[in-house]
Amino acid sequence: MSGHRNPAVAVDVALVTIVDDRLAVVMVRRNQDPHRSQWQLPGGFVRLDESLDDAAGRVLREKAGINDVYIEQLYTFGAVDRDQRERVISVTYVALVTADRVADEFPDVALAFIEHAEHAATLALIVEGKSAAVAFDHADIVGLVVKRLRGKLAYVPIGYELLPERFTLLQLQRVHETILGRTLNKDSFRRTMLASGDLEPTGERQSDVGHRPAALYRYATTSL
Amino acid sequence: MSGHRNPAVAVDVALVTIVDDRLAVVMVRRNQDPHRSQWQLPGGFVRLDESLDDAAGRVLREKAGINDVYIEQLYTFGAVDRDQRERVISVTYVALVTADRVADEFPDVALAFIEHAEHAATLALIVEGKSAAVAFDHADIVGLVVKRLRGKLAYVPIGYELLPERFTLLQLQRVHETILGRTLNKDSFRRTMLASGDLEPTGERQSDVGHRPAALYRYATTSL
DNA sequence: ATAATAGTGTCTCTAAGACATTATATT
DNA sequence: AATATAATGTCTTAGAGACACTATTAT
Repeated sequence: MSGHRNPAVAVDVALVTIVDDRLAVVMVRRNQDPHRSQWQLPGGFVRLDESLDDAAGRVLREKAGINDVYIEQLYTFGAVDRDQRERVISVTYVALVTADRVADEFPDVALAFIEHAEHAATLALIVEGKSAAVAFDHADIVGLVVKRLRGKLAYVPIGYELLPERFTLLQLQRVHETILGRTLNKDSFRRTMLASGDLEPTGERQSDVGHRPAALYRYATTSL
Repeated sequence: MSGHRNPAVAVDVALVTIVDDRLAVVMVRRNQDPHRSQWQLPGGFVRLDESLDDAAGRVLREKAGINDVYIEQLYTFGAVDRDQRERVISVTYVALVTADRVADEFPDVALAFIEHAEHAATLALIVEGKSAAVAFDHADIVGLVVKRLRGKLAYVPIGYELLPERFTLLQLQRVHETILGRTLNKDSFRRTMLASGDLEPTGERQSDVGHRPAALYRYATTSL
């Protein structure tokens, strides 16, 4: 078809979760050059016989032991020199998962907390309390991940992906606040969510909470 | 690095404009199989020494004679069988341009009007009055283009890209209505736009319009 | 004068924010 | 009883929609 060589195509997946009201992303420690011992997103090359979405799913499974999560394509990074070894185009994905499903027994895998410097363009990834060196352009990718999640939250119900099946309104609000990086008005949040039609009362309540127990809701699967 | 072969990577660009209050996209007629004589978006393979963004700009220049327009990445299509000849991953872009800048002297290039079937998931591309056959998955791409533009319009001032340098509020409203596919409230649109800070009065007015002439505005380059 | 759209002023309605009050669990 | 959060009700405020009225040009 053409005399040109083809670039390599990789998928990199930002698997995002929330731990203690903090946003975190699963990262893998590199054990070879370049960027040896730095942290990168789970990724891999796309095979000729699998779609991009399938490749992203496979990467999640192989590198992080995760299956069946919310995942969507984010952006494709294609600067010429983003990998110094060869030309690599990276199709990136965002995935959301509850913290309890993040397998911590995987080697060289860690949760990196995403910290926003005050009004700064950059963000820091904190692994085990220390600011982590990030390989390639993966810090840019995580930056875009946060932007995407914030933008999406206003009109797509993605908060449920980060909560157990049954949850209270306050838990949902905390998830939104963690993603947005700011506090929300409780009354307004409550009204908006209940009016959205996305919530379904389970009829159950919390227990053992030391105060009036909140009603538990689940995500209303809008199977019309 | 790996024993795998690499897929081909193409960029396809949806160059969108508005003619007579109708949304249109530039398409190129194929003169070889597969899909011979069907219409496709201007596209080309990514060279190893150019970024994705550069490749998109080059495609616009070479295939449609267009330079210096608003352009942004849309989505990357990667189904295994989207091109029956070989594995091709397509990084797609949306570009916006005023109708007068669309070069009509290019061979095999035509403006395809985008028509929305009532509440249908699909859309039709009309070339010279007839519904056009679209090659590959490019109809899906155009469908996503419309979705993206609609979503973006609410919070990013992209309407200006489809208007001459000086324009009236009603012209801007028509652009928004054309993209959204519905009428907008005039009073509210006017207030919202003037309050946005994106508009700068030129002090000039229309002439030869057969009615009270409207004030002409320009896009306020927010050079803080 | 007439036609046609521009532009202003005002009223209503809806949704968000603020805040007060009552309810219900654990300790 | 004390404490802590849940849940409800009401008031205020901001913005969108509706609509009436005035303004300004070409014919």
